[in-house]
Amino acid sequence: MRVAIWWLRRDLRLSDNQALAAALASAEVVLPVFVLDPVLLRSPYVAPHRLAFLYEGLRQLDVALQARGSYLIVRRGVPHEVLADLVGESGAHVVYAEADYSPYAVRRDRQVAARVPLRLVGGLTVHAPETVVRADGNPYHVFTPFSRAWLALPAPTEADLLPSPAHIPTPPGIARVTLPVVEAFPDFPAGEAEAHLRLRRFAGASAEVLGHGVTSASSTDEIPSHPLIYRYAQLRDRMDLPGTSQLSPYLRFGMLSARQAAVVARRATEQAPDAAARQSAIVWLTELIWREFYISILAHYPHVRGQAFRRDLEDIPWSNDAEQFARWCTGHTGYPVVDAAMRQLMQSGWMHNRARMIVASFLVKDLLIDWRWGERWFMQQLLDGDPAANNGGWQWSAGTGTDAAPYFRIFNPVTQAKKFDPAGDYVRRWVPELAQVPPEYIHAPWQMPAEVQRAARCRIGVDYPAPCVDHQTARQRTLAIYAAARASHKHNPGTGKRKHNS
DNA sequence: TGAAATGTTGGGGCG
DNA sequence: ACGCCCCAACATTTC
Repeated sequence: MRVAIWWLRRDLRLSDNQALAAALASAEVVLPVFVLDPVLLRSPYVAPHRLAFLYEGLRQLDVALQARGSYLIVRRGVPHEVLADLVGESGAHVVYAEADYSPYAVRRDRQVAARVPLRLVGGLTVHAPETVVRADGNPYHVFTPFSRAWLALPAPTEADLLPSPAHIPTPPGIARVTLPVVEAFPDFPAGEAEAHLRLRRFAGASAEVLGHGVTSASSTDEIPSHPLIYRYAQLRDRMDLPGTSQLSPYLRFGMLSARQAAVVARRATEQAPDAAARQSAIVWLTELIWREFYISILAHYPHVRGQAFRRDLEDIPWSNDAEQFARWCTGHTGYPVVDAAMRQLMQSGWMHNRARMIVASFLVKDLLIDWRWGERWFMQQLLDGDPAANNGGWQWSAGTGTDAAPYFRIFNPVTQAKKFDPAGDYVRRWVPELAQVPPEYIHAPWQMPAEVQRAARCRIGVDYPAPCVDHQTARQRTLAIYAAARASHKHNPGTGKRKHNS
């Protein structure tokens, strides 16, 4: 009897899972295995809340597997040792896993492949990073041409989506450990069923291609007739409205495949009632392409995880003020929109993307703190924390990355807040001290006259902090420092660190 | 997937 | 009627 191991990493789903399908096709018996890797559990980038989300996802997967004659074998240890043991115990002839391109994943899989017959298959992305390259084989550094090349590749269709297997034969009695019980955030219940439900809510009828096998709560009243995906272009930047799909944690752990999301997005463009709706669906699809762009960047340039992609901006003299950093982390900067966003992150494990850009610009350009500090804090807090997307976003904000924002693009936290949280509802939701501040002062409460502060029960410097930095002054300081770093590199380019380390 | 500084235009108030 | 100023609104340039 032929035995295959299905090694799960960040593909916690049964539907559209190419590794699972390959394992089932190659053997009579399949062992679904998840390895609790001490390297990842002890990493400085680990997030307790993301682990809780992962554990809950694994428990849900175990339940789904048991309904199919199988179960999840969780083991703790170094992956190549654990998998070698399991191959020995079970006589498996092959291990299938979904390819992952982060630097650690590549090293780990190389070690595993040296010990067991490991086969990596696609699924993390719609198009594998090595297939979205220029004619000469070199990777893209700029999003727009990457996106064009991505869209020019054959688009997956409904017919490509693999169904959830009805039965997975697994021999009973294989030793496994139980997962730690950690309290998870209520806003993001883990699991494939929840991911599908969210996609249905967001994309409406276009999500029917997912099939109904996975979703337990298939109540049709949750399926809107004019779904958000058709208003996404107008609403996605609004921090005070639920204008996004909130699917990022699910994509992060593969509770939804990128291909499932892309097929739904494309169907939405086809089924859109008008040009504006169609454009909205394209904008959402473009977000999926951004995800694959950053996965591709990290795959081709693994050094970006530690260094600026642009060597001329590697040697910024950061202030790195620990007290300012602590204010930023906990949401006590005195800038309401920044504080609301940082508290949303700590309290829910998620942050609106517009807010991510605002707080990143604030940390780097206003507080002049190394973008790597922000990158690490985000990884420690975000349920969707992913090395590629997070690094890409931070280097974009810092102006140091591929196709990054120009260094002189500095967000004004008050202007951004007025545009994308016009009534201040987002701020009031996450910063209760400001609950009674009148709308005209909500984004710049330090401008409140004393009597208004008293009436709003919000004395600046007592109930809510005064701004920890003056934006105009900070902006001038950063413009000068970035310009000087660039000029210094121009005259003395040897001091910069290497650009590529392939 | 900015914002601020600077430039231009045109309407209205006013002497 | 005319020039002058102010300034909002918009456009362009610069960081």
